[in-house]
Amino acid sequence: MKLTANKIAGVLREHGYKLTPQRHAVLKVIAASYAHLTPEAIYEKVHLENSDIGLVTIYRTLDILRELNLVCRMHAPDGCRSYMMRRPTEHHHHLVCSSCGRVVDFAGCDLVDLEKRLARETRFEINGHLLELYGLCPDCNLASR
Amino acid sequence: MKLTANKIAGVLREHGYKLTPQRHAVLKVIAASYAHLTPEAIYEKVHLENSDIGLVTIYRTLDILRELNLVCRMHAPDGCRSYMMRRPTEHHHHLVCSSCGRVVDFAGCDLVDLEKRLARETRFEINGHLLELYGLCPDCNLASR
DNA sequence: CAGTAAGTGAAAAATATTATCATTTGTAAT
DNA sequence: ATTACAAATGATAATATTTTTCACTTACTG
Repeated sequence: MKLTANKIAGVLREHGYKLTPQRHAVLKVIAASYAHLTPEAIYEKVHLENSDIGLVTIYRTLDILRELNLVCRMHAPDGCRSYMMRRPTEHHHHLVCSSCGRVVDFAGCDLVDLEKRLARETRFEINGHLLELYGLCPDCNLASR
Repeated sequence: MKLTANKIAGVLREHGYKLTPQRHAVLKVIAASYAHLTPEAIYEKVHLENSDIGLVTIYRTLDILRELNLVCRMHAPDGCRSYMMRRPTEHHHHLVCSSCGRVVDFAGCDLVDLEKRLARETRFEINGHLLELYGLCPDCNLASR
């Protein structure tokens, strides 16, 4: 898949956000990676090309991108501070490599039966879920032998 | 279910941890609640009865309790800073009320088929998952009409 | 009941995130 | 092109959260 940063830049405009070089740089970095990145990590990568950008701008940009559903936040058992491109816009989940951080998206979590069962048993009105799978990607798996 | 704080205190001892009044107080508060509580919230509740306990001790105690698998951390879409009693010791998940924070545990997430499918498609070696369901508990649901 | 390793509180440090504000800049209307 | 202006930025400070340090205290063993 090609970099979609430019296409996404259009979405920013549609929603009344200006397209600044800083935002472009952040988008480029996130779009170029298939792993999850912390704000700090994004900051460092952005700095390699564009050294006069502040960490604060990274945070601000991430807020907007999240609002526009352009990025996802990654949930790990011990924290949830990293972000990645939201490649499929629809409902989906992540399969994350615990070693290198690579993320594969997938749809079809199929929790409908489970949710029905629990709604019946608990009388809760269920309206959302969080699901992340963890494992080792083929590369890291090989490397660890 | 009765307070299990005393029984659990024994587990601390078994693992070489001393049973201090502070730890007892923290355990009592967590065991008494069926919602998820942040360290700060636990601190405040503990203070009502035992005002000379520091926030640091709450953090230290939570670390130990987590190490011993006595508490679970709650993952919410926008943060994961709260803890609750681990009622079933086995693998389980949470159904959380977004309004009052009440938590119901459940087992039988049955993601085996999904994991098999993904393992085949991605060649990942899958070894864990994070699943939390959100909704409204019967009480909050009624109250919101 | 004494010795000791473990635990504690207070304060400081480290980390992470958000707010403030003077200055700059992207964009749309001239 | 130029201009006007709201929006965005960087620097700094403020806030929030968690961890570290250390002198003192205490639960537990024998």
